[in-house]
Parts: sequence; C-alpha cells; structure tokens
Amino acid sequence: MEDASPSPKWRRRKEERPAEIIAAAYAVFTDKGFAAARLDDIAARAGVSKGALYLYFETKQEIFEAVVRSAIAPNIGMIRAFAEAYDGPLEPLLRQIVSRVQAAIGFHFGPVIRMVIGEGRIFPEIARIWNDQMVEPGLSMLTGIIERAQARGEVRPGDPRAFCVSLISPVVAAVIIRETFVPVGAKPFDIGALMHQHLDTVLPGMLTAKAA
Amino acid sequence: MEDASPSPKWRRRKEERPAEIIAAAYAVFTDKGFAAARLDDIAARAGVSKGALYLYFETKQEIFEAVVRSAIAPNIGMIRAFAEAYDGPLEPLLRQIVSRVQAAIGFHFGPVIRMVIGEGRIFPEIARIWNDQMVEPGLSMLTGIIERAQARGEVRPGDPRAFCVSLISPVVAAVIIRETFVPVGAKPFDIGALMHQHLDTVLPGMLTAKAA
Amino acid sequence: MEDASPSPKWRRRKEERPAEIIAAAYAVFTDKGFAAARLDDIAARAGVSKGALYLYFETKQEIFEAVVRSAIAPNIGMIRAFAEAYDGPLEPLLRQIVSRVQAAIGFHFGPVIRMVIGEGRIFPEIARIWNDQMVEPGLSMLTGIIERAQARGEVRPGDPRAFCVSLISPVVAAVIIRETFVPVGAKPFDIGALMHQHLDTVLPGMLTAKAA
Amino acid sequence: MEDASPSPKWRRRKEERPAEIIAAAYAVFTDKGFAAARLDDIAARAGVSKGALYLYFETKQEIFEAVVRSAIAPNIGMIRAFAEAYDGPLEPLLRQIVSRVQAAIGFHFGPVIRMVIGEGRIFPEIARIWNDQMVEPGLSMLTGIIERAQARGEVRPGDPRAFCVSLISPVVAAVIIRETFVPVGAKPFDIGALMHQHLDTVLPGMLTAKAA
DNA sequence: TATGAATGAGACTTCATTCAT
DNA sequence: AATGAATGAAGTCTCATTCAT
Repeated sequence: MEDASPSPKWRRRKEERPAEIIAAAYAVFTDKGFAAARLDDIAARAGVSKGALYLYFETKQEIFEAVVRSAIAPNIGMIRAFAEAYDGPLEPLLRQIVSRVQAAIGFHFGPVIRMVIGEGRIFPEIARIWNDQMVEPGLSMLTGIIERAQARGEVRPGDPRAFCVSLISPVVAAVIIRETFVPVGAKPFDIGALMHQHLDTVLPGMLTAKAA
Repeated sequence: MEDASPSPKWRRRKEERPAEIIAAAYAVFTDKGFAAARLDDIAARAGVSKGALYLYFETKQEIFEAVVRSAIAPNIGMIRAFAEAYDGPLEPLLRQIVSRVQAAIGFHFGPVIRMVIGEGRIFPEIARIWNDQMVEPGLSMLTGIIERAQARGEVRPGDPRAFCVSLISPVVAAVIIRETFVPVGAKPFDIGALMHQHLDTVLPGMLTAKAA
Repeated sequence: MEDASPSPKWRRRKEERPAEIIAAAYAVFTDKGFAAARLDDIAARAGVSKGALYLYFETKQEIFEAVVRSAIAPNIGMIRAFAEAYDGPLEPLLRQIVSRVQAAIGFHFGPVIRMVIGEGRIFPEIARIWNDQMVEPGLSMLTGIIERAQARGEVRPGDPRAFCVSLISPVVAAVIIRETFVPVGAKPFDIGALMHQHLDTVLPGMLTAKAA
Repeated sequence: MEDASPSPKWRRRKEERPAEIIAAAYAVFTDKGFAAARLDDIAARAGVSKGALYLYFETKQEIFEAVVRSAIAPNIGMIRAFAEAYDGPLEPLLRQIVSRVQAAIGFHFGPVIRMVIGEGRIFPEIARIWNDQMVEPGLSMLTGIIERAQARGEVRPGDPRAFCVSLISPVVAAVIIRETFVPVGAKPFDIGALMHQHLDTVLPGMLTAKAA
C-alpha cells in the first residue's frame, strides 16, 4: 500500500516556478526590504528549496529586480493606451487617468513604490528601470495630453509638467501615507474621495472657460 | 619633554561627540540605507573608533533613530509657530507655509524622508516617531487653519484634510523625484516654480470670493 | 512521416559513452583540478546530461580515477616490453628508453602527472594506482636492466635505483616546468635536446670502459 | 575567587597573528589542498575565530598566497649569496649548492612545491610568484656560474641551462616521490646518498680535465 | 537509457557587538 | 573615556547527487 500514492518529494514545474518565486519574493521583500529579506524565507514561501531559486535567478538582486519589473509590466499597456488618447473633452479624460492611477496603486503597486524609493539609492538599476518605464512615460503621456489641450486653448498657459504634478501628486502622497504611516497609527485617507475633491479644486484653475 | 605643552590646543568635548556621530551617521545612512550602512564607516567619518559609538548609543538602530529625530527637532518649532498662526488674510499664510515646507525639504529633510519611507516598515518605531512628530502635527496645524478659514467663509466647503493634501502633496512628489529618480536621469524640477504655479492653480478652487 | 528513415544515420553506442565521458573529464580535470571541475562542464563537453554521468560512474571521484587510469593503460605495455629487454649493448637501450618516456610525456601524460601530484594527497587511491602501475614497475624495470649490466661489468658499482633517477629525472623536471611554469612565462625547454645532452653528460659516469 | 584569574576569552596579539595564521594555513593547505581546506580548520588550528582571519587577510586565496610566499622568503637570500659566488674551484661550489637545495627541500619546501604544482593552474598568480622568485632566479644563478666556468674552460661546451637541469633535477624527482608516492607505499630514497652518487656520476661528464 | 529540475549540506564572507588593553 | 582586536551568528551562493518524468 505504501506505493499507492507515492507523494513524490518534489515535482517538476519549470514553467510555473519563476512566477511562484516572484510572488513569494514580492511578499517577503515588501515586508522586510531587500537587505532583511532572507532567501530562506522566499524559498520556503515559494515551496522550493533555497538552491532552486538559483535555477531561475542568478542572485538575490536579480530576484528583487524581477519583482519590481513584475509590477511594471501590467501597467505599461495602460500608459500606452492613454498616450494615444482620443481628443475628446479634456476633463473626463483627466478624471479617468487619475482614477486609473489610483486603482493601479491599489493592490500590487503601493508596496513596490515604497521599495523603489527605499532601495533605489543602493540599487540604481531599480530606480532607473522604474523611472524609464513608469515615471518618465507616465509624465510624458500626461504632459502630451496637456500640451495638446493648451494648443487648443482648453488649458491655461503654464508649464505642462507642473500641471501634471499638480494633478497627480496627491495620489503619491496618499500612497506614502497609507504604506508608511497608517500602519503606525495615522488616520487613513479615502483616496477616492480625496482625489474627487482634489480634481474639483484643481481643475478650475487649470482649464479655460472654453474647456467647460 | 615631548609633553611640555600639557594641554592640547583643542580637546574634543565629550558633549559634542553624539552630535558628531549623528552627523556622520546621517551621511552614511542616507547614502546607503540602514542595512548597508556599516558602523565602521560611521565611526571613521565621525573620527572616532568603532567602540566609541557604543559609549554613546546602545545599538546601530539607536543611532539610526537619533539621526531621524535630529531631522525632526528643528522643524517642530516651525510647526508650532504656524499652529498658533495669526488670523490675517489666508492666502499669504498658505503661501508662506508652503514655501517653508519647501525650504525645509531643501537640505537635511529630503534624504531623511526617503529613509523613513524606505525603512519605516522594518522599523515601525521610526515611522511612528515621524508620524507623531511631523506628519500628524503638520496636518493638524494646517487642517486647523483651514477649518477656521472655512468657519469664516474664506474657504469653500470640503474635507479640510483633503485640502491640505491638495496643497502640500506636490512638495512630497517633487522630493521623491529629486531623491530617487533624478540621480538616475530624470529631469529635475524647479520646486519653487512648481509650487508657485501649483498654488496659482489650486487656490482659486479652494478660496471663496470673500477670501480675495 | 517525419520518421521515414527509421534508423538515424549514426547512433551513439552506449559502449562508447564511458570513453567520451572520460575524454571530456580529462579536459576539464586537467584544466581546473579536481575540486574546481564541475560535473556540469564535463557533461556538457561530453554531450550528455548531468544525470547520464551517473549511469556510468558512481561519483565524481570515480570519474577522476578513470581519467587517471586511462593515462596508464597505454603505457603499461611499453614498460613490459622493456622489462623483458634484449641483452644487447646497453647504451642504445638506455637512450631508447629515455626517448620513449619523453615521448609518452608528450601528449596525454604531462597533465595527468601534474594532477596526480596535485591531488594525490587528498586521493591516496590515485597516488597508489599511479605508483603501483607506473612508478614502481618503471623503476623496477630500469633497475633490473642496470643490475644485470652491473653483473656483466658494464655499469659501475653503485645503487641501481639512484642510477635510474640520475637518468630519468630531467624528464620529470622538464615536464613540471612545462606544465606549471611555462604558462606563466618561464622559458620553455626543448626536452629532446635537453635529454640528448643529459645522456652525453651522465652516461660516461655510469658506464665502464667495457660498455663502450 | 572567580576573578582571581579571569582567564580572558581572548587576547590581543596583533603582531603574532599573521604568522600564526600562516603556520596553521600551511598545515591545512598542504594537507588538504586549496579547495578542500576549510577556513574553519585554519582558524581552529590558529586558535582564533573564523572572523579573525579576515582581520589579516582579505580572502582565502590571499591566505594561500601568503603561505606560498612564506616558503619563498627564507630562500631568496640563499640564492643571492650563491649568485655572487666566489670563483674558486667549481666542483665544491656545485656540491655545496646541490646540498643546500636538498636541505631547503627538507622541511617546509617539499609540501609547498607540491601545492604550487597542484594549484598553479587555477591560481596562475601562485605559479608566477614561484617562477619569478624561485625557479627563474635559481636557474639564472646556476646558469651564470656554469657559463663563467665554461669561459674559463672548466666546463665542457653545451647548453648551460641543460647542465643545470642535469645537476638539479634528481632533487625535484626525489621530492615528488617523497611527497606523493612514499605515503602510499613507495620505497623512500635517501636523498643525500642519491645526490652524492648523482654528482659522482654527472660531474665527470660536465667538467673538463682542467677543472680537476 | 536519458534528462535536467530539484535538493540540501556546506563554505566563504560580513559585520554588529563585546571586551581586553 | 577610548581603542580596535576579536568574536560568532547569519546569510548568500555552489554544486554533487538524486529522482520525477
């Protein structure tokens, strides 16, 4: 009977492993930060041996970078889509962008941003990737939309990049508060309501009469 | 007779040591982050032996906390001053507050904020201190000002805390960009100009006609 | 019908595998030494999987021993042939023996000798095999020839084993220099010319007038 | 009473440590070879903690190199002395040189030579050091002596470097046999007697009538 | 027979902390 | 008060060997 269900010690899962490892590493890295994260923990959480990590990644740092990249990939498409945005009325477009950013930040994103900020100094590669793939494209996309709107006379004169920051920065601030200070007692924000009021406050100062 | 001059020209005061160590630790911690910072480096930079650090601090973490606290102290007073702010015209007051925040962030502050965000998860004590002494008091102070202005009819209805975020968050975003992404190639912001335009954009949406 | 031709042009014979593995292992072991040689490399070079090595050998050490043995086999016969040497004139016989030793050292032998010297301490089995199958038989054979010549009055009195060393050792020294020091800049020897002059130098002191 | 002889956990021995570590490392490396030697063993044998090794050496390899160098240092002087040798009768000089080489090989030297041969391929630096500091200077010195003797007509014509090898190589061969094959059952040589007979055999073929 | 994914023990190296001096 | 040599625990990474496929 002992051979009825042999229950092998391990199973070959070449295809799934990397994603499983990244998921485990995401949990450990966001919880502990790069240095304090132990490969033992990542391996255990991924259900593999420590050695197995090295079948798929060369170093701890490479795992870390894979985690950061994994948070980027699903959002690149979103940015592209907006970059080629329709040229309909501006306000609803801006509101939609902001609400998407806010949604993205919801699950996976926030902790990764905290990591990028925290470890970006020691791992400039991480900061560079994030900048090149998220910050820069995002800002360019939004800047482009605003510039075109200015050309059409729907947005007041002014530095378009600064307008971007005026629009988006509350999301950044709210995420930082949520990720860093709420766990130690800060009163949480309702980011949705916050952004709603923010747009009501800021859009009148940005848009011309014509836009309305 | 090599000891002819019994008193060396300039003898280090033990009272000054902690400050010297904190200054050295500030440099190393902001450069490397907590984990990658080595006490050897801190000691060398402070011009003392490694053992001497333990005459003034119990652990590495305690030095780290001292560094973070040292960035708080000089700003607490500023917050207090504004908290008891005069009840003159609102706009200049807000502009002044924003410009002070922005100035504070200039030198010492930015790197420490990055550290707090980066290490706050592993060292909740750090996050708690920063929240209790900076974030919370700052927000309360500003919220108070806005609430009183609303009571006087100078600020439109709306969540005062959300108005705070609308006002202040670009400084936060700009600092993060400066500290994290500019070193890897992001185009720097002129934070002064950014905030100037931001206030021009946001204040019309916040203030009532009466305020003007 | 991609399988139209049922028998591949050339199918590897399992009988050939061990030899292929040994050849690959020879290359890797002589290049890296026992410890630094990786089974991955040996397998790759042999064109088989890592697991396949274990179908033919039990352990890494066993592969290593097979390599060392493989350098012995082809030379045992030569030793035997000389051991039963004709009893013609001594000098040409000695010259021939020396030139054979020198030839043997040419290709396969030198690197293996270096390995035996280098790893013999950790793997006494290796040293023992080499001693029992090469050194001892070789010395015995040569000693026997010299003893018989002494009995005939063709070689001066003296320890026959010492005479062997006097005759053969330059080959050893030259191989060590070639294998160890020439790669880092030592001037190479022409071993043939060296041995020629050596025999001219040493034989007069060994042989009696009668031998000539 | 417990404080009567406190018997401290450790003692400061900055000066002596490196030599102690090298001595311990010599024993372990010559016993096990580079790869199989464990820093744990070296530290234990040196009576220090593993971490202490790193106060004096940067890496395992550096310790290894220090061991090799430590075998060189005391012999460089000897080589120099002979290089500036008196120009008295040749034979006693050569006999003295050979006997010195043989003596040097006695204690410390033999095992190190085996290591250099064994590990020289992976650590070319080791081979280079040994070649540049021992082999090359030694050969040059001896070659010089022989060339001058040839100029005086005391040594027959012939490649002086080949004469060196004829003279010295039995020492090399004997050491290899002693270090590698005697431990597994080879009959040991009396190196002194061997060299005595060797010189009697080889010198007649080297020296001219005039030299005698 | 053959593969190569997976294991797991073990080694080097680092560094906060201690303690003899 | 001050030093810096010494400790020792811990973590990353390697690789011979095993075993599911």
